[in-house]
Amino acid sequence: MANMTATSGRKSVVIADVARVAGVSVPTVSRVLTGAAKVSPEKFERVQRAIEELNYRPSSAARALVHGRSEMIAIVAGDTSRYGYAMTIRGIELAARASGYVVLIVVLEGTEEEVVQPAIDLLLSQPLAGIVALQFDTKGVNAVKRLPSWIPLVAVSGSRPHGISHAEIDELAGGEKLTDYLLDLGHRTVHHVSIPETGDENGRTSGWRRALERRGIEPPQIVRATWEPQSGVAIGRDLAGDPSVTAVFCGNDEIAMGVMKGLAESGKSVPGDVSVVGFDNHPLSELWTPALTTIEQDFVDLGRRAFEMLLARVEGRTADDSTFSPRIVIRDSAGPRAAE
Amino acid sequence: MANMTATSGRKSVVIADVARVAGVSVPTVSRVLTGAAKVSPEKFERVQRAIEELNYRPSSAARALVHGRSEMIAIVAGDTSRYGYAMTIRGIELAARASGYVVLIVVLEGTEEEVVQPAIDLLLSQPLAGIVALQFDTKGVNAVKRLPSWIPLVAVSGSRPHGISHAEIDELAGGEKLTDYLLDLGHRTVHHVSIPETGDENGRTSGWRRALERRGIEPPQIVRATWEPQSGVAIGRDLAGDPSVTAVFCGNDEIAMGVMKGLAESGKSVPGDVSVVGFDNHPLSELWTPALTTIEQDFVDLGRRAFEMLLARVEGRTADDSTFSPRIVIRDSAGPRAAE
DNA sequence: GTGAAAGCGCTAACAC
DNA sequence: GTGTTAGCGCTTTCAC
Repeated sequence: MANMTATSGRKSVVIADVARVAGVSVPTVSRVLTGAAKVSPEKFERVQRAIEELNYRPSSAARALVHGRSEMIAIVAGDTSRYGYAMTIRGIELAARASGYVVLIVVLEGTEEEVVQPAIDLLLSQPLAGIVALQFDTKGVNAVKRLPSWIPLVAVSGSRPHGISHAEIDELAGGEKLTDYLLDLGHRTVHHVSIPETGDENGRTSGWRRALERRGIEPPQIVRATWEPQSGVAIGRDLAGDPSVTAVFCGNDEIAMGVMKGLAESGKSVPGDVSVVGFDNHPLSELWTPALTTIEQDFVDLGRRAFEMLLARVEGRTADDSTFSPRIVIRDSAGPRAAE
Repeated sequence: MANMTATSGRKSVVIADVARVAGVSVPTVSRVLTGAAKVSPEKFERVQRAIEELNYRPSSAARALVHGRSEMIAIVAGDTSRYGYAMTIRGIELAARASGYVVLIVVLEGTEEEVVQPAIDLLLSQPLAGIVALQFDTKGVNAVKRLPSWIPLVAVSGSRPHGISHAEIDELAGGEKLTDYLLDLGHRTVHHVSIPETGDENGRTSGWRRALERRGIEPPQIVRATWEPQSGVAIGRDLAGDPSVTAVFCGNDEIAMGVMKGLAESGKSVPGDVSVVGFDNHPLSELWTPALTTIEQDFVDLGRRAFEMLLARVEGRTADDSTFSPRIVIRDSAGPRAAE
């Protein structure tokens, strides 16, 4: 009632309105907002009431202008529709909001200069505190290369170049576990259908290779799939024609489903004739027939950790790289090697 | 070289730096930036070169402060990991960036006041041009209710209350098409496993009901699933016990996969004993065995349209609600009614 | 066309 | 403790 314009919700209630209603100066309002300095209990109280009454919210743009940056981070990703990405984004957003940060999202549609540069320019015109880059694919890896070095950056997964902070799941351990599991089941070797490369060899593939080499088994030729589950189908058909193939470790669950489909189309039974395992514990992997044996990854937690690392860097604390172990989920798609 | 500090990438290159290097006043630089007024060709040229040389990017925070809002929109969603959500978000982001907008994302973890209100407060402290709310679920629907009316808002899918702009796919037509298809195959009725309710009956369910009623068939009791594909399994088992069930229309593909699993576990063959159809054309629906008959939705396009509508409202143009027709994708999970 | 001056909403520095 | 002053980086009058 002191200020009908403001109370009636017409946008722009500013700090001066609050000051007027509370009968104090603008900086005093600011002081209760930021807690930067002491304010007498009574004025504190009056300010709080005025804020409440006017439904005042400080302008983050004005704050950003003063501070040079704002409580805002950005996520740069090459895709958002795949399970792992989406869950990681969710983890980042949750953790960010809990710390009072908002999150911008940028999805890159390619790696070409003409698409990446404008996206980065737009991003850098924002008062960002930092960036989390999802390096699950080439687009993400590429984007990181174009980011200026002054901005706090944390990369998730992917390759680890020149001193960038990193959060990741121990994919190597996961790949190794899965391969060991298959070998222990009696398979003489394990074939590998890999996710697309991002530059370096991915951890899953390295784990597979290591498990094989530890037992003195020469790793068979890697078959490379695309991110499309479909690509696994043709690969499955090919694999069905090779009698030495009795166990296949796929780079992710979706590819595994494609491979199983291809195998089935070629008359092979899973796990009867050939065992197949995936990676990620996709929500549908449990429903597949046969239910998929795979590696469970906690993507939400991964995202959360990535944000915490970024926050640490923003605040000038040091942040250790964060790696954590995945868990094997044994279901029905892998079994003992068939008798000949 | 005119300004080593700036060219060496030390953050903050401001408009005054550009003005100095170009030998013009600050407003002149602003004029070439915004195109708000004419600038002589030579100065224009000098300014452009200075911008290039210094790698200058205008501060969106400062602009936001002047304009009262910025080229920033927010997406409010209840989930981001499901296929439809993720694709819609992608469509929104792509369209937004093409128009020079950045996008904030907020994922709501519930509908409780204590989680929604802080999220909305944080959001509204940003200089937003508008909001796109994903109303696929209760969380999204609920969030819309708490948004102030002065902010431009477009809702995607879901129920349509009091004059909010809406973009959606014609789910009713989709549900009807699918049900007709099943009925034409000879089934005497079609059972329906619905996605969780959001308040109003969803379009898919309404389409199913309409197709049945048009033929004078009393719609059987609706079975309600959760968003978890798992929930379909138990439902599938139940359905297997009811001999009147020969055709099932599921609210989405993931639930359909669960239902098929439950049916299979109970010894029913699909589509031999019972036909099952889904909705969404999830990427894995094609790989499923049997491949799923479903409705294809163009979520990316949906997101794009939602953004265009929002932009129209922001710019004061009128925006018609946008509804468009889905396409049926016939595969192998539905067939003629089995002979008795 | 172009520059000088004012001001967006806020916080920080400085008196009192 | 508290108010006054200045200033963040930009755009927008308003003279010239």
